[in-house]
Amino acid sequence: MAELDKFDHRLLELLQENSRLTGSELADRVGLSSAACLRRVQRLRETGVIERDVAIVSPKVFGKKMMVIVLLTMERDRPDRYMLMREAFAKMPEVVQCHHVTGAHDFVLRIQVTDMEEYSAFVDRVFHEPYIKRYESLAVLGSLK
Amino acid sequence: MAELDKFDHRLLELLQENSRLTGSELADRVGLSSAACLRRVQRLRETGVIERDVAIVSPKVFGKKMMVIVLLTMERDRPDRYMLMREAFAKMPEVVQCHHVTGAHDFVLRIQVTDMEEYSAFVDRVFHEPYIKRYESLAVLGSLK
DNA sequence: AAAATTTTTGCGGAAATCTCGCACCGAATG
DNA sequence: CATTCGGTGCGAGATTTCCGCAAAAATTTT
Repeated sequence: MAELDKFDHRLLELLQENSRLTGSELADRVGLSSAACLRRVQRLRETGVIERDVAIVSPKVFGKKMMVIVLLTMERDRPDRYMLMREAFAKMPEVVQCHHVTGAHDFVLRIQVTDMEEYSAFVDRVFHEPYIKRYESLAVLGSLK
Repeated sequence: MAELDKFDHRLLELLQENSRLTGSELADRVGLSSAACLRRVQRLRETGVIERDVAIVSPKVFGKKMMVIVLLTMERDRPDRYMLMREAFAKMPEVVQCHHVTGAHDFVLRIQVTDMEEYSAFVDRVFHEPYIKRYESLAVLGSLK
């Protein structure tokens, strides 16, 4: 894809905040016509700069009131497990985010559950495996962004 | 807000994946008319079940190729700093996520930067404060979701 | 620096999508 | 059993997006 100019950057900035802005709303904010804005946004989507658009559902209303961050350390002799783990995590609805990282730990997971009981069950089911050496749970008190 | 039935749940599930589905696309998938789907979605938005809609911009294309997770530990004698920290983090464009957590650490940050140099500058600027006791940087090799 | 080429713009109409009133259906209530 | 209440599908009207066109702007060539 060609270079992104200041208009594109402004559009991305706006759409990252609210992807439901209409063509004319974008036009007001970036100083182009509605059609030009929509054309550019369409292009940003086609070229993959905008990967997708998602609705953010309130975890509270949805019933998932509890968030936990888990630092996971695996046995060093099982590097083959990494890919399998990632795929497994991808399928678990409790796992909302999963990062493979360098350093003392191997994975950082963000888990969303309704309560401690559900979390406890999740831990028993997922983390009590021989190739998992250690896990550290950090309960989230509050979040930004 | 009243209870969410299976149709609402299905709609939320779909829109969390792709919020640009049209009324009739939703209709096909949930088995209601287009109008009924849109009415329900509108209600989910008004009542705050759907908090907002956002475009997900590819960090790569956008130029932010590097992601780091930081575990931050503060001096125990400065609890008043927590709110100030959160507000400060909220304003930093590099900080894409910030969680206040229990346990050995106090904050978990997700940082997005173009390269190591920018990250290094960020660390110098932000983490070298007297009330910050320790920070641990985990470079992200790959992510899911 | 002028000409030629390419890209992007704004306009305007067509197409798609969303919104809303209306009549109707089914469950809950008295 | 009638009534109310919440929700449905339909369809007209409003809004939004899409797309072709000619002109303007930017880029490249000569």
